[in-house]
Amino acid sequence: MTAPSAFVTRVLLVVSRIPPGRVATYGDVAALAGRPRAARAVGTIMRTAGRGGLPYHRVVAAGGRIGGYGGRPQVKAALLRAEGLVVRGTRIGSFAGCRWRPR
DNA sequence: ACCGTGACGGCGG
DNA sequence: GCCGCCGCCACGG
Repeated sequence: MTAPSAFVTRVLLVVSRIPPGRVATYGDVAALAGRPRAARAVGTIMRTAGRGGLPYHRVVAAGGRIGGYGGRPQVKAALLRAEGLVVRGTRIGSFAGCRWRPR
């Protein structure tokens, strides 16, 4: 069992803290994990780490766009709608309103 | 240790 | 408002 890097651990921790009905961008997660420019790396981590019972569907791309999710943005959109979010096509409605901002 | 890959971000056309 | 290019960073072979 290779121990996950500190960065990976932080990323997973941040994702686990995103409340239902709220979302955070890959860039947000990267910044909260201590690497403001590692948004792409966050995507890599989620892809490799796979699922761990974490709300990965609450992590969206910049501007509230729905991306990633193993090439299944529809499934992701459905999960977000189930939490009360408004999703139009590949985008989240009132993105600014549901964006998670930890203090 | 090097190189290619990718669930990204920002800017320009 | 959508499409494409380049830059960024960690992962895996």
